[in-house]
Amino acid sequence: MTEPAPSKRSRRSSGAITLRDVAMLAGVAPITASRALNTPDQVSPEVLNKVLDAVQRTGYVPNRMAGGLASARSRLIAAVVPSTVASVFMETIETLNDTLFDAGYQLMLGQSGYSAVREEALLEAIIGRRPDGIFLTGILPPGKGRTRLLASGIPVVETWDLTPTPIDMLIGFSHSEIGREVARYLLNKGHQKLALVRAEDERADRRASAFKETAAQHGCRTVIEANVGASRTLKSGREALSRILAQAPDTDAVFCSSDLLALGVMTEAKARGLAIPEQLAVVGFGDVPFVADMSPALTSVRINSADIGQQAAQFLIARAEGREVTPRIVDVGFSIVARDSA
Amino acid sequence: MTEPAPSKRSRRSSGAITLRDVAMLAGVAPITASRALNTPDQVSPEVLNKVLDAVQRTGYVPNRMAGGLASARSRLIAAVVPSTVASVFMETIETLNDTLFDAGYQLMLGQSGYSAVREEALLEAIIGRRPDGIFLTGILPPGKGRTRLLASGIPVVETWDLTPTPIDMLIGFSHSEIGREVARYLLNKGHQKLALVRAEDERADRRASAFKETAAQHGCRTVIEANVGASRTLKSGREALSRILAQAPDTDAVFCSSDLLALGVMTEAKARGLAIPEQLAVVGFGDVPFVADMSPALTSVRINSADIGQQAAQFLIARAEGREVTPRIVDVGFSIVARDSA
DNA sequence: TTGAAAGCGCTAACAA
DNA sequence: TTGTTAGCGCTTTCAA
Repeated sequence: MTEPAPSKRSRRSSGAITLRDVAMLAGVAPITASRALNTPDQVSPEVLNKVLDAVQRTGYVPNRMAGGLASARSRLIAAVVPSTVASVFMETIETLNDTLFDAGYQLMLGQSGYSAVREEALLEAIIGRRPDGIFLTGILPPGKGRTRLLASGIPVVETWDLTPTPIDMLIGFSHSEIGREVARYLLNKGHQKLALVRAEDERADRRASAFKETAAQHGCRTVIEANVGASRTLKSGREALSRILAQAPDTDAVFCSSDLLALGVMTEAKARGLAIPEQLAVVGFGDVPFVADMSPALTSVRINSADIGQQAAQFLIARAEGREVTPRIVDVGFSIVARDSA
Repeated sequence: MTEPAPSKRSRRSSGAITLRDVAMLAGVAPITASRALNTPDQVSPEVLNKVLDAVQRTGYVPNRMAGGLASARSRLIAAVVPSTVASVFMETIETLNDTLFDAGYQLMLGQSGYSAVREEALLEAIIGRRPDGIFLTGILPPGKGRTRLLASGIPVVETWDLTPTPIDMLIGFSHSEIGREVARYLLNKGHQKLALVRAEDERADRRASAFKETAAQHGCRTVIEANVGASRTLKSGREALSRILAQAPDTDAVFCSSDLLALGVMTEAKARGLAIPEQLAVVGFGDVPFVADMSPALTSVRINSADIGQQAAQFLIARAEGREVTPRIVDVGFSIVARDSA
């Protein structure tokens, strides 16, 4: 038994089934097989059948790298998140990914790790893949990364924040507004001694500033602030409350920059025998699914994360297909979901 | 002012800077510029400088699709997870992604959504990208997806489970062993009436079976089981405990298939005034970071998620670079972290 | 409706 | 050390 003739395939070929193989089997030209798969109504039913049959028999899977190179459309979308673990952003990513997948796009995920240097390297790596669009968590400050992104001409959607000068498209909400609203909410409930538990990031910063400002305007001058740095854990929340109470034992309300921190604050309060909300009111941020069913149920700032993901996907797909998007800035808002804890 | 001559670029070009432009600017052949960037020590220092300078001045970012097509190495790794939201797998993905990125690989993320149909479509889409490796959460049962993966010849690492017949590589642990160990642990503590709160998935199934079997062997014949289906929420945990107590009010220990479900069980128990662990012992699964700092602190089954991610990355990178991996099956084990709740 | 030719931007192979 | 040539597998363009 001799090997079947290598059908004059060059030595560089990877050996996998190609469109050429399918076309030969179907007895048509490669371009016709391509049309049968991509634009089936440009092809006669007879040819379509033959090609589809050949695909079946060979187990052919089109090489999207080659397709992307030839058509200058990669059908790849890149997403950048600070972190993936227990992150409030993952619901957005989940919806983004689902919507994209149903439209024939794949998602590339990059972690910026809350570090500017890493983010820059990441953006370079992303641009190298020539994605049809880029999803960014947060807004990108001026700098090398922003310049490169602008120069690349790739559609970009920034999210989870608002700015009058986005790179391209923007889907977010106002963190200052949240700070103000939560302060008003607590003040209206009669709380006097407000405190903040927050992580170190720019958006939490703006919520905190607006919160303190509004509190001051209403006669609450000293808002104790516990900054947990990058440690967004339950434990940090517990420790933060301890520090706050050491400084100001009469604190009667805390606004936390994440639900997990709020959970920590509540845990510590309960351990100290403080009644929630009678002695201490707690407000979280993110409204992750489980906080509604805790006991007491956590009052939190609700962001429609899934909505952000879906809209971002639709914007990116539209642009990838050459359609325009208007308006390019969308404020999805937020709401304070009042529950037992405040 | 006339436009600068279009430098005889064909009408199909996307207009972006290419290696050709860089090479011309540096006064060398494209392949030399390629070498300067990819294998700098194959090139004279003088040429290296000229090329690097040209890259700087043009802002050139190599097109990895073209590179991947030409070299048959995409430097892309695909990962499949059931879901990204608050999932215990995300720590693995985070480490996987970090390790890959540092080695020059990008991660593509796909969600199988705990559905076989979707998973198959996903695998097809993944294979179309010709990734250098594929990371799978769980093990892939025999079927079309498995066959296609095998046929593709792409290195695959299955994770979070054990089987004597992996597709290729495997990094996991024994779920049966966990079920047995947790049952023994609770029995040893003197608990008599055991119960299970579990989601509907195959791995939870095996933990549950082994748990019940071991309990039976020790004289505990009726293990009440509450199945929450696909609803892995705190609320489901609460409801599950309610159902269990309705059936068997004297239940004194519960093993949950996730920490979030355990949190629900604890919440419901506290709401009912049951003392933990005196009246009800609770064991979780996953040992996500925050359960250690709850009050009472949750006893849970610890999996070294980060370790799985890093090892998987190293396996995949090794194979992408043509190195072999031995052994191909790694049992990373688990441990029961005893805390207050049991 | 179908096909031939010519790339997309890069790198492997071979040669100098 | 550098360059020439010929693809990688697909799609655009143009022609029939």
